[in-house]
Amino acid sequence: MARVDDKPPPDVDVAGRLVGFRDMGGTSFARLRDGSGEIQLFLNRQALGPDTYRNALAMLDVGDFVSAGGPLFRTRSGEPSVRAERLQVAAKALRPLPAKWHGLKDHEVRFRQRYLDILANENVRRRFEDRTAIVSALRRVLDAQGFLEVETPTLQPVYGGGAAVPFVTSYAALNRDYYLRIADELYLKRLLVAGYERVYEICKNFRNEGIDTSHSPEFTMLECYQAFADLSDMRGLVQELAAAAAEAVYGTTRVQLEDYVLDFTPPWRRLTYRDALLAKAGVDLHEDGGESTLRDAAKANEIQVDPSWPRAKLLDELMKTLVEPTLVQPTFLERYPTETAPLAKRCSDDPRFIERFEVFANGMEMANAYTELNDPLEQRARMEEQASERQGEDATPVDADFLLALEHGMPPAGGLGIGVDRLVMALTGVTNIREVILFPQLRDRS
RNA sequence: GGGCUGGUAGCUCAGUUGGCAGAGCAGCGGACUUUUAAUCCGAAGGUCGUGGGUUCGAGACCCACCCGGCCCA
Repeated sequence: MARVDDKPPPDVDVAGRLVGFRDMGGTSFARLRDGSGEIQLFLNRQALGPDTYRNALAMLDVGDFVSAGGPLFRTRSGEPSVRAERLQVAAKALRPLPAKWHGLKDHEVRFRQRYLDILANENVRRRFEDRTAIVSALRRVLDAQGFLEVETPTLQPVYGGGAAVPFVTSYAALNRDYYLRIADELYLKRLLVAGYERVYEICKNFRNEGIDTSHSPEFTMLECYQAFADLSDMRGLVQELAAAAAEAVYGTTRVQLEDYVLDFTPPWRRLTYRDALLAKAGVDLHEDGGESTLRDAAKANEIQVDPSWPRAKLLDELMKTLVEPTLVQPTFLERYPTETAPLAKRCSDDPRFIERFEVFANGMEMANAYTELNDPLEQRARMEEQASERQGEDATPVDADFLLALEHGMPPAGGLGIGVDRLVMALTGVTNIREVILFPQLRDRS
């Protein structure tokens, strides 16, 4: 009776990177890896011929890309193998792979030669695949809801949409300085004026400020704007986006990290700015949130403040130190003081506050949303006030062209920004932003 | 910006009270015709981050600097 095993073995061709080699004398074993997995090559003096066999051993190095062909079989120990009858080096490696056993641990080498990091460290490779899956999930949700993905200028004549020190560049054809965008907000809002009701962009923003474990001068931001939407629509949207991102990586909205669970299942906790500040700093913004009170509170909590700081900066510093680190599970912090964002609409019941929330998770700001200010006169006044008050490096200049657009009429709208790098950090459980950026910038080696 | 901490062979790391610069793996030479981190034998491999200083003698101690990591502001 004929059996499958009696058939001649299939002849196959394989190619991949040589990741392991064992020389047994007349027989050698080579491991080939490609994106789909690994296969063993069985190299035999008789099968290849003595000359070819000797040359192959002399030439092959771990790291080479190799193609080979021959019958598929199982070795004595059951390992599926290709008995090489044809063998070719497709690309030679002149330097060795980092290590077969210890891996690559040195942070400096990992960041400076990321390709080695990804090659040697399985968890790193997976993390960047997860990042891509997260960004795809964000796009999927927005596309499905009719948001139009657009591209706006990276090089801008006036920077705006945030408070940050810009990178300055020289625009030769226009014969003047330009700025790398710190945000794309003001351009996306121009598109609301244009009549697009739902727009978004995922792009790099650039802020010429410090580098630390949660800040990269070049970072990725998702911003989206929805006409006729309010803050509760944005709340729903950000929860949906984060939940989809979590599911794309883990298949669940409860993210099991090394030593705790981050639960992105909606609805998330909501906390007002006033309550948070009252609880942690003992300052009640409904009673007295003046500069001197804030300075006293900072002093009481051993927070160093600069005498020149305006109220917004004092508030920011208190929140950053006392409140934000305590927000581990996804939390909406809402009803911000008006001077914390010049582009947001005031609360109708109390002009001291704006319709804004930020999302915190893992103790980091992850998203920012507000009901967009669309009154051209108030916007002009707030921008001018901002520009004069913050006479520092991060003063926000007045964008006359943007104000002109607003004067043509911008629909009421909700806007949302998500720090993509930080979302990826939270979802993959790493605490250094460099771990989620493929090629982070490092200082020159002297 | 401040504190702590690290930089030694291609990789991962030891290096004691200041006394000849070390190991494993990789690489190189040799043995071995079904291995799985193969095994065995052999030889080699170093600007100890950089520059000063102390000392008879510095990888180690002191100073400055460079490049990271962690924490803080």
